[in-house]
Amino acid sequence: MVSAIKVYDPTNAYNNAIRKIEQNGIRATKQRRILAKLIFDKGTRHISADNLIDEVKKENRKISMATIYNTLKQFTAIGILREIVVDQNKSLYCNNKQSHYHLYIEDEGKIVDIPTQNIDLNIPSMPACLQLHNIDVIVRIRTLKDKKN
Amino acid sequence: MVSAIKVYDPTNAYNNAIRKIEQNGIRATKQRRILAKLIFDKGTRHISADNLIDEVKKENRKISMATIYNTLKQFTAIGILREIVVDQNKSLYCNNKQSHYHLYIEDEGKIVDIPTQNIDLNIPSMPACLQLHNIDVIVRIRTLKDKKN
DNA sequence: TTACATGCAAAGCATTTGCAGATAA
DNA sequence: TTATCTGCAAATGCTTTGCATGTAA
Repeated sequence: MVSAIKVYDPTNAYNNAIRKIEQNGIRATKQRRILAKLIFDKGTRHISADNLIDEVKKENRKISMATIYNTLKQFTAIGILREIVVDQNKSLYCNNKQSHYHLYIEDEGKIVDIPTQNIDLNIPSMPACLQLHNIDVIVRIRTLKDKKN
Repeated sequence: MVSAIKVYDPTNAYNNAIRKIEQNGIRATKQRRILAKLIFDKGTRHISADNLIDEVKKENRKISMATIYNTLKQFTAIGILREIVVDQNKSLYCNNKQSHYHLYIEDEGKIVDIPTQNIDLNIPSMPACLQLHNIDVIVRIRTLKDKKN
């Protein structure tokens, strides 16, 4: 019952990220701090490796591609980012900690979060030997101009 | 109320595919017939470009990579295959015409179909300018041996 | 001091493309 | 005959790797 009044707090999001990084025995190096700032300091959004690279450049900083890819994977592994698989040819990450699904506008490549409570999903429970990791719901939309198939 | 007694009929699936190909003004060439046979003649399953290539080889036939990729895309465009996006680095296609969702066992790369009626999903209706294309539900599972994160 | 991180450039890999030759209708 | 397809090999684009150098604690 709390979720409705939760307000997004970017400062906190960044601090939480750094805390989580350290808790997981990963060093909060300069590069990781810069990336965490870019990722968590601008509200809820969806991030790809190459738009992160652009943003780093725009701030006149330099972080290598390899580090950016590594960092995105690490942040995902420690649970501060979530990978969303909507499209084969680009990895996308989501910084929204709240449980939610995705609306994907296919012909624009645009993604919008849908709060979980707007979709009513009932999945039967799992056998004991299996661990539910995640449920991805992607509602795929096309604008009407694009009418093939 | 019919779905429970519907029996999968591979012969029919192949014939339907060929009919659909011709209906869409695409020629049912030798290559496309071979591929349609492999794809639709073995029951419900999930197919990737490279396992199709292997299957073609195993039958001592030769179809080029380019043709296999093109064909998978065409079959998807005319609606006899459905693309499932579970993993960034491999395109997968599903030959199951019935409405269903997917269970993805992440550490094994295995996919299992879940009939729609086993999952209860309620999506709010779309504004008129948007066209719902598809709803992908992927239930991601890990077996317990794999316990990181 | 030393384990961990970073950067670079090269490698990897699935997929796509351009185009010449082949084929279905 | 002619539009459509196929095959080849090269190109593409994202992501990963190997390794030498740098850095946090």
